[in-house]
Amino acid sequence: MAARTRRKASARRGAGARQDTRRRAILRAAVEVFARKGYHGCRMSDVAREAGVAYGLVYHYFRSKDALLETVFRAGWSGFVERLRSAAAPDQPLDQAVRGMARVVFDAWRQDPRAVRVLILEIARSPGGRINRQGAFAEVILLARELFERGRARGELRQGVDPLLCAALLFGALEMGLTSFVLGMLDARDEGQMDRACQQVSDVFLHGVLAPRPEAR
Amino acid sequence: MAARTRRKASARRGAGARQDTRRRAILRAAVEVFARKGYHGCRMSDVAREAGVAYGLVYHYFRSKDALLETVFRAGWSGFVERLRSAAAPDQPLDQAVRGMARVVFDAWRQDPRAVRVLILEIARSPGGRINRQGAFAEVILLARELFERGRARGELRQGVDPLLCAALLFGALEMGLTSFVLGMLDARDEGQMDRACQQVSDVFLHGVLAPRPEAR
Amino acid sequence: MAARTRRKASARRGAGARQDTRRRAILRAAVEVFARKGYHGCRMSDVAREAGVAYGLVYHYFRSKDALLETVFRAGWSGFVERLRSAAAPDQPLDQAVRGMARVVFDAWRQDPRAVRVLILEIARSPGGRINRQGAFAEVILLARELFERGRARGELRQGVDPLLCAALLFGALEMGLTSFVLGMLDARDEGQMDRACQQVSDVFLHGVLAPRPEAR
Amino acid sequence: MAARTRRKASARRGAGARQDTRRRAILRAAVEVFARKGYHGCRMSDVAREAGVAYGLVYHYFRSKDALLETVFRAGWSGFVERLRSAAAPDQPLDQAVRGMARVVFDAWRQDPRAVRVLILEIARSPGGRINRQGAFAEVILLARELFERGRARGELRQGVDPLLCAALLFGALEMGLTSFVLGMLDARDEGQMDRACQQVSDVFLHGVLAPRPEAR
DNA sequence: GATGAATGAGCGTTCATTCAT
DNA sequence: TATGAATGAACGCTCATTCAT
Repeated sequence: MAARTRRKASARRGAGARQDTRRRAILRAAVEVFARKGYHGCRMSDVAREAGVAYGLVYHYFRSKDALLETVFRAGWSGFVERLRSAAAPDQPLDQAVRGMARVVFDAWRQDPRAVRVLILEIARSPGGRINRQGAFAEVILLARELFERGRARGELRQGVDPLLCAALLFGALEMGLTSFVLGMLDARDEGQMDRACQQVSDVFLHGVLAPRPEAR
Repeated sequence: MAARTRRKASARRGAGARQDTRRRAILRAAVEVFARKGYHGCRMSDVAREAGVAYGLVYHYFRSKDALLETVFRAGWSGFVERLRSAAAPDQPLDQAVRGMARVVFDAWRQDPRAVRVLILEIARSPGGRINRQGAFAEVILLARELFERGRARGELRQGVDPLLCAALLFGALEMGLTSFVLGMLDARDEGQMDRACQQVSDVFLHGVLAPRPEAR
Repeated sequence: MAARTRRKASARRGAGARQDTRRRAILRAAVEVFARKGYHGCRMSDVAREAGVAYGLVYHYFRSKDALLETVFRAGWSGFVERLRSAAAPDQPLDQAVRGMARVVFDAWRQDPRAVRVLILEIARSPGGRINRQGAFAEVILLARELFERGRARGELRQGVDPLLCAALLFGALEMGLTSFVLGMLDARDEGQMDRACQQVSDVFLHGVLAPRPEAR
Repeated sequence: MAARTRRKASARRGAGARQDTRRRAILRAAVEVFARKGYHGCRMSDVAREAGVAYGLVYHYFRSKDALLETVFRAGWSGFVERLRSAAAPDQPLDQAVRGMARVVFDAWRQDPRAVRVLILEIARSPGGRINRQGAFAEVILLARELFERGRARGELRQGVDPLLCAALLFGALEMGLTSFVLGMLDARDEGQMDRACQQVSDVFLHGVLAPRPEAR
């Protein structure tokens, strides 16, 4: 009976593993298709075909198209937020933290441009506001706000700068920096260009665009 | 016959005026419902009802839903670009120009938040290029790039800062600043908050977030 | 302008008439198809094809499949109830009223067997109890109960017979009498057989099946 | 080897018994869910869950959903018919037989209202002949017809009453009597009410509803 | 021009049935 | 035997677009 139990359990584990594979395949396919055609432009049948599974199976793993999208979102976003959070660790100087966050954002793009595309361009726009866009954005922006508040407490922040707005602007800058790549205005295949872009976004954000005025020295 | 001609002409003019009224009503309605429910979330019948015209009439004035959206876009965008262009007039110092552009962006919101909402949330981020997003963005960003190149030539720009990226970042910052209002993180009914936000976006962009280091003085 | 108004109105009336025609055609088709294949067995496309209209038009006139069925039901049932009510007019002797009701039921079948089929076999079984089966049945049965209560007050009813149960039994007998035709056990094409059936149902209900016992005379 | 054989046999018997248990569980579950949600309203998965077995197992025991329904039907109906047949034993006077049949019908309800509900609402009235309704009904009605023909031969039946129609009416009355309970017009929890209903159905059917006319005495 | 009825392709979802383990 | 993942046909409903008046 022990053997039988073990066999069963192993079979179960095997089945579970395959299940997980399928599920993951569907998720990957969803990211792919959403990225390519957008939420409204893609059909569940596209996802199924892309994943190489039968139509109905998608519904075995996800209740609905919305649920699928939301899962894609959560899976991608939570990892992203985690990495941002560790980049913004409290014990660092402000500029280090900002540069770290920029690197996280640009690395995410480097690793999986499609996923970022979905996160940035698509998901925030799911129908009916099903996905807590505000919540998701807010999570990240509030994370950054704390960073800037700590910086202000340490005197690292320029006088009169609002931490919340700062946080919004940082991500605005980062997002539009990426968008430039998304839109093809900058060439993503050029690794050097990406690195420079990443660094410049941080630089400009940190030091501003104006040249130091001579009389200010 | 002269009288008849005159009458006809006047009738024509009257009809033309009425036509224009109808057309405008439909456009206004489209902005309204796009803003409220999004492009995919609204139906042509919604537009018609909102405009107070018959269902089929929308198709007299606009070939298709896409064409309607594109017209909304163009109508809104071109005026916006025009105002940006004059804000970025070549004979101004860089910082004045940047502040001017920020004011244009925030004023647009103040005047017609709905229209901006559509531009930002529906069109700017909409995928698949239903609209020539790239072209539209590019127009604005290249406009700003020229600004920053002139600034660089005059030594107003910090060393090593890429004008194109600069332009992207400026609009990223502006857009996310507005998005904060769109998402309700900042309170748009508070005029003071809007003014401060507008100013701070410019400030941060121009001077960076870091406090001047003591030894730099 | 009067002319124009008249023309317009007439056009409107014409359109309205055609609309009504279409609507009626769809209703007729629905009765037909429901009768032939049952609620679950029929598809909206069947109704559309039967009515000779486009698929989508059905939804122009009826919100949903359920709504269509309910309309079929109400249209048929209300007329039926009306005729029953006048057959059960209060000023008649009980036996006349019962015979009248039986005739109404059998006539309904004779006029439109399909509709009766739908009412009897299908509608009571619509999904989710969307249709107020209880209410519909109850309406008719309570109508009959009043009849029997009046009969009891006049001494026309046998001692100890409950009016409500009586009413139920009358319609049970009528319904199953018809069901025999529906099922083909009796031949509906034979008018004489129908007439005899109608009469016998009344007779049996009124006088019972037992032969009068000699000593009772 | 004898031992082994015995063990095997016992195992077989055990398995067989278990099989039967499973099968029965599924049938019970089917009655339950059919009664609760109707044939179309329930899914095979509902049956499986209700029975506490795996999804696929239902298909080991029953070829299809229809086959399952039919089995439910046959299992319930054949016992019912058997009891009716013995109630209608040829050597009884007509009225005794009728009262016996009524008791069988009402007792069936008392014992298992759910099963009767399925028989009455799902199967008896279900369209399109998923089940051989005609055959099933016919079996019972012809059974009763024989009863009434014997009664006629013995002079127990009123003159001119058709035995077949009589049979139909008896069951119509019984069915609608029950339906009144099914629909809640009569209170099934009141045992006395049920007994009275059972008796009255027989009475009315046998003696009719009219009070004996004075001059007929 | 103006109206709104008519069209029909398209898609999300369900669920009976099959199959690999 | 038992399990539940996998399959895919089917269907209700939507809505952009067309058309007759």
